[in-house]
Order: sequence, then structure tokens, then C-alpha cells
Amino acid sequence: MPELPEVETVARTLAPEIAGKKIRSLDCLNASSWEDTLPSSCLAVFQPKIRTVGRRGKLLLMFFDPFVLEGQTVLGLAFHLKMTGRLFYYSEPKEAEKHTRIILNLENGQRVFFDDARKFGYCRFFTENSAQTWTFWRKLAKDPLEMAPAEFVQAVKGKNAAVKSVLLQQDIVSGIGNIYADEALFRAGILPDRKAGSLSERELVLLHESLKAVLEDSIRFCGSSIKDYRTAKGDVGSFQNKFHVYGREGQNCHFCGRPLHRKTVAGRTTVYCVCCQK
DNA sequence: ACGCGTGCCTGTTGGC
DNA sequence: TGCCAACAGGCACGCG
Repeated sequence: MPELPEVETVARTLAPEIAGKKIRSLDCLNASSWEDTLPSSCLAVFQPKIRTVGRRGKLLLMFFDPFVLEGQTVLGLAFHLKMTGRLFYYSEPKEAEKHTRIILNLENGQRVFFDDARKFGYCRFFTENSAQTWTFWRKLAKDPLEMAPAEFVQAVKGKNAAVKSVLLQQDIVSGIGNIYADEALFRAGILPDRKAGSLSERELVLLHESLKAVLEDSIRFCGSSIKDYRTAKGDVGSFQNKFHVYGREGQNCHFCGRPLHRKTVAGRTTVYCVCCQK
């Protein structure tokens, strides 16, 4: 399940391959994977050059030379990988695979595949007025790496929901999913079902530091490959070998040695240590 | 306004 | 061995 470190890794592995190249066309093999009222066929008309590849929260962004269509200034393509989405770069011609949903045809036969077994992911344009026309885009908050400590404290404090639930809300803080929520809460020594509003200023600052640390550590290891996630070059990440809690229910805590517990918080499987987290 | 439960979607896993 | 329910979970949506 690609979260911030995985999307960041895909962006970093994709950028050197496709930056500076023109998009010739887009093939949509599954209608629901193209989530825009503007037609993807306009790419074949404008053939924009990709400038850079970036990330906003868990959205992967391809910025290209803007063009105007139906009164909208199109700035680039946004991909949300959700759970099983993958982006692969191929320098050689390649047949679509079973789960290939979108193919981006570049110059010289090079292509980018958007594969997505469960079809939760999507691709669409982002435009100069996405803040008016795209609710998710408008509400998407900064990620922990972009936030100053005081910004994080301000965003989270006073919320009545469980702190884990708050961490998963992309309009409060972006980029975090089930894995990094559990890992950061463990590092910070905070129980996942504590009400966010019950956390002290010191705990909130520690949680922010823990989030930044776990996200940066994971980026260093090219993200976590549980099952589906790969880099744009098809390589696995290795941060899954560094997990303290995620997927380790019943196994011993790396710090105190006691078995880790599991419960549902915010509707998600949650693993934690009753001894090390308060 | 906010928190919570449900549906979307399909491949994998585990129990009988 | 085969069947099938349970499970994985980000986000939109509807309800109270």
C-alpha cells in the first residue's frame, strides 16, 4: 500500500527516465481508472513535454508544459496509487499485462504503465483551478516533512478522534497510511486509540518528530514492499524489514520483549505494544 | 461540524 | 483437495 515514502520513491525513480520527454498519447484500458471530465485524448493533440515528477501527499504528479483545454489550464497528470497501484517505466516496447489500466506513450516507444489490480487508483489532470474543482486536491494538507512542529501541533490538537484516525486524515496531515501511522505511534510511545486532544504539547512534538524520522528512514530504504509496491524500475523496497509493529501481532516487541497486541482502531488493523506505548 | 460505519474492488489466505 | 468467507485499506459518501 503506497504511502508517502513509496510514492516519493516512485517519483525519484521515474523522474530521471521521463523528465524532458514528450507524451505522445495515453491509452486507457479501464474506463474507471481515468477520473476526469476532461478527455485524456487531448494529450495526443497537445503532446506536452514532461518537466518534472513530484509528489503531493500520496499523489504522484507529472508536471508538464501547461496547455489550455475547455477554458482550463492543465498543469500535469496526478496519479493516486491507493492500495495496489504501480507505475513502471519501460524503455522498450512492452505488452499490457493483466492489471495494466493506463499506458502513457512517450517519445521513441518508451512508455509508463499504470498497473492496478484492484482498480481503486486513478489518474487525472491537475489544473490551475483544481482548488475549486477537485475536493481532495483542495483539502489535501501538508505532509509531516513539510510541516513545522508548531503547524503539526496546531493541526492535530483539539481533535476528539483517536490519534491514529487523525493521522490517517489527509486533510489534517497528508501522506500517512496504516503502516507509518502504527510505526510512528510506536516510536513516539503513544497508544493509537488515545484521543488526539488528550496529547500534551510535548507528546505532539514527539509524534511529529517520530513521523518525520520513520518517513525519512523508509525513503532511505526505498519504501516498504509488503506485496504490491515496487519502484518505477520494478525493484522492491526494504523498509518492511525494519518494522517494529506493522504486521508483527503476537511477535515480541523489539524494545521490551513482550508480545505485541492487535486491535481495530479507526476501522483499521492496528498493532501496538501495551508496555511501551502509553 | 464532526465522528463513525459502509461500499468500492480483486487477489490471497486460512479454516473446514 | 476444493470451496468460500475473511481480509487487505484509502477515500467518498451517508447517517446521526
